Amino acid sequence: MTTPFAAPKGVPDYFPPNSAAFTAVRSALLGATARAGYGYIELPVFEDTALFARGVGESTDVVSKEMYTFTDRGGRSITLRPEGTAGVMRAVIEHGLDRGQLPVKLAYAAQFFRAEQPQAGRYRQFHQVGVEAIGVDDPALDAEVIAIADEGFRALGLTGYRLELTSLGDATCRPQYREKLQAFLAKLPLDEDTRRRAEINPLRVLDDKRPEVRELVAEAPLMLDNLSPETLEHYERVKAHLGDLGVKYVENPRMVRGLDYYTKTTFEFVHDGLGAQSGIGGGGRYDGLMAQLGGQELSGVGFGLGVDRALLACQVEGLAVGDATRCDVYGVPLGDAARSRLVGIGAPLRAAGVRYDMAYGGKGLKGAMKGADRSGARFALVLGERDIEAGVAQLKELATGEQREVPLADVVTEVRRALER
RNA sequence: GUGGGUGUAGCUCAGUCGGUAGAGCACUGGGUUGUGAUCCCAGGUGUCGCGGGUUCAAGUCCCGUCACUCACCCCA
Repeated sequence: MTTPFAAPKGVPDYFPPNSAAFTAVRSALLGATARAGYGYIELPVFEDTALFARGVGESTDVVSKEMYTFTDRGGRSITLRPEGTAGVMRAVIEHGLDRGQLPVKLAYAAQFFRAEQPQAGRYRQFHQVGVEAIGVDDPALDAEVIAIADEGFRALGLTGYRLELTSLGDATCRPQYREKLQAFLAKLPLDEDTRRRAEINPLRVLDDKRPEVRELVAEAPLMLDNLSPETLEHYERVKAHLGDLGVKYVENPRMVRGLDYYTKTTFEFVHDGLGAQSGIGGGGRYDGLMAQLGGQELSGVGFGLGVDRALLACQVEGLAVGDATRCDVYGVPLGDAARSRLVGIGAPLRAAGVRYDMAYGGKGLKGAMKGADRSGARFALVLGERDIEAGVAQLKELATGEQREVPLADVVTEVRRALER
């Protein structure tokens, strides 16, 4: 039971057969981005610590206490990426990707790291599929981004989630609202912790889970009621475009974001079957981020979708995702001559696109047939001395038990024909 | 950082009043010398997380410790 090594705390291992579902979820989410014209970007797992401090926000919990940060041999402070957007912005600025036609549309599937206390659906290494659309402040683009995420989840067959939507205002109306909210909160009989939170990020107080606090803030002013005319117009158009796209949503004016860079449109996909960690994806607009990181004054909008949590959601909903079978045809040799023939046949079969595996290790016939069964293969290809002399092989369909002889010379063609039926 | 729960076979878990190791699945072999899954038979399944204590005797009770897990804080 006790093994010499165990995985570091809070990191998931995905292995067969369930890893097939993991990769299927990731592919489904990434596939939705590719169908909307997003190009794939692969970035380093670690970056200069200052990039995240500046991009994500010094005052956020992510930066202040939840990053994996270390000093490399050159004395530089390095951090394992806690989220995707800052790194993408860095690459866009560094390589001048924003000098061509806008928007720049980029997608990624990557792993991220946060040194949080793990719990159900919250890992220290987690996987996200994300997009960033940079350089055009068009409400239609916000709507497209949201619709892509929704398509990804729907492609998996998920139904038990909802889309929550709000607007966080912009650089002009948010500071005004923030003051207004803080003035309101200052008059309430709040405990010390909550008062401190009200100073750092007053929006969080609105999302407090405690009933007594909820009651106190029930009448608090909301950002949605204090948007500037321009921001309100932007938000209304996003909602209209979501209608055009047939995406359903509910407004949640008390939504909380942990990252400082969000502006205007903000959204979250919430699944109710996952326990306390109910968010399966989220994102929004971040109009000041590029400039903050030393780039042009360009707007941006994007999302991050949790692959781990989407997988959990699929399991909760009982969805069969991905194909866990390892091969289509499984070779069962009887004797060394047959073994050589079946080894050799692997090359042309695989070249023809057939997934082929066989019994290795000198197993008996019974063991080899069992291997065929466990592999999930549709056919077993049985070959013995008698068959070789006759110039044939036995092709057995495992589900039905039906077996027929095929000419050894035409095995590839015969197998492909059989698989097409 | 704080609180609860759980640690027994590879996996999922039983284990009564403290009395000397259990089930299912999986795995291996056989029933079938050239046929899997189904069925029958046989078989390893083991530091009962680790350390200490109480006791004639501890998986069981007590203390400590570690790990996992759920939740709080916070959050994709």
